[in-house]
Amino acid sequence: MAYRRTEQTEARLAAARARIAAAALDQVAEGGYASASMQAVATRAGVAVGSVYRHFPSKAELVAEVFRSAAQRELDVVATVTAADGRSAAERVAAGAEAFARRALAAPVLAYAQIAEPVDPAVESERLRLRRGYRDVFALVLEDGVVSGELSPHDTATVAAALVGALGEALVGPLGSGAERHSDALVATLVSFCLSCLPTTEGAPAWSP
Amino acid sequence: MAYRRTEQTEARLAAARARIAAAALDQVAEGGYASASMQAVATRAGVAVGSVYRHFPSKAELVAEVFRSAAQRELDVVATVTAADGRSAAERVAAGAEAFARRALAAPVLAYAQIAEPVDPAVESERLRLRRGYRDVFALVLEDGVVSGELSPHDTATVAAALVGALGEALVGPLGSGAERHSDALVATLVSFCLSCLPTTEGAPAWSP
DNA sequence: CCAAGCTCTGAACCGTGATTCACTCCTTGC
DNA sequence: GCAAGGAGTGAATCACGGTTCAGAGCTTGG
Repeated sequence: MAYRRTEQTEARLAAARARIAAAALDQVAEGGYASASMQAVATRAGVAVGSVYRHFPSKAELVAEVFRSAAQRELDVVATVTAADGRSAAERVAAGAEAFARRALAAPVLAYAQIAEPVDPAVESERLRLRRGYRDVFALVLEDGVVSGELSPHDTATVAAALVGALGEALVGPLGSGAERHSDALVATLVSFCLSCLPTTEGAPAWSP
Repeated sequence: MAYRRTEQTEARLAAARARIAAAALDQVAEGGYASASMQAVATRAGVAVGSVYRHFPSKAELVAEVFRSAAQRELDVVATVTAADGRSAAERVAAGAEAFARRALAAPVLAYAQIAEPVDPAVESERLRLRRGYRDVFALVLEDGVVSGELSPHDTATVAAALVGALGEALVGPLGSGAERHSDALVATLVSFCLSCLPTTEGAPAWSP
């Protein structure tokens, strides 16, 4: 044998792969999935089209990975801010909704691409996973609320899905047209909307920004 | 001149056009937009591909019309059941939510195609119109509620959009997998969810199926 | 029945963008 | 330095489905 990858080569390859993935993410964040042709991604990464195929077996795999990593980052944030730590379920839901909305409004093109842009089936199935992920995060909070007696028993999965849908839909319009002007008011409306949806065992929950 | 369309020919042409549109709708209801190639639609309508182009200038126009007609039918139903007629805003919202959910669950493939399937931009823009339509229908009810004093003043457009998103999202899961088994319970959950979202000026609204 | 002009047909065409592959250039171990 | 193979290249190829169009077959008014 006269050739075997050294650690250095391995590192260079990994770096190239990462650069390609990063280029694809940048491309999506700038012009959505529609703009992310293999040619565009390759050029942006500074490699030839063929080289992209050295790291990803197909475009579907590449964009699925891009979607997944961007999605995971966001989901982690929401999961973190809603973590159980002694706060009420209402406070945790409010924190999650606010984080979700603020971050989406801060990166509107990417957020639109992730939430609503037409994509191929491989990415669409990742999107379903993502939505289930958000639903599960909120459902967990609702469950905790039911257990503690703060919330009355209910179909937490469906209510959580509805919360996710409400946030997504209410943001799609503003994200489409670059209207981040009134984002504070929008965020406040969404947070109080989510809170009002909660089946609290007593009067309306209190929350102030 | 030796040829001019008679009324009969006119009728035959109109019938052919309608048959093609119906075939396209059937195809979408059966296998979604992805399955609706010009070839498939033409075959189903019993004509040649070229003949489809005698009635529709492009596929985009054809599918846009299909989407629009199916969407309008549904929107009309919801608009009708939420019409102002002396009932409370809560009752009207409940009726709208119930109609929306029940009808979606009754035709799951079509509903999924209309609400969530990846589609080309021409149809996507129709979808945005549709969503705005639903939002407006619900917003109108909310406005009435505010005016009558039943609801406290709020951002009715955003809340209405959130309601629409909540209904859509909570249905996408069930629509994907053919789980219309527990549809009654699901509908009930959604209706009470929507009601709990309303910023009523006094205690929780009453509603029973 | 005929000429004029329409409608219908479906195989061929075309544009787009993913994918391949013969080739060149590099890395490795001796 | 050099042989053995890996990595990088990008123009050519391929797949796909929408769109076209030349010819066959109808309809119409006279």
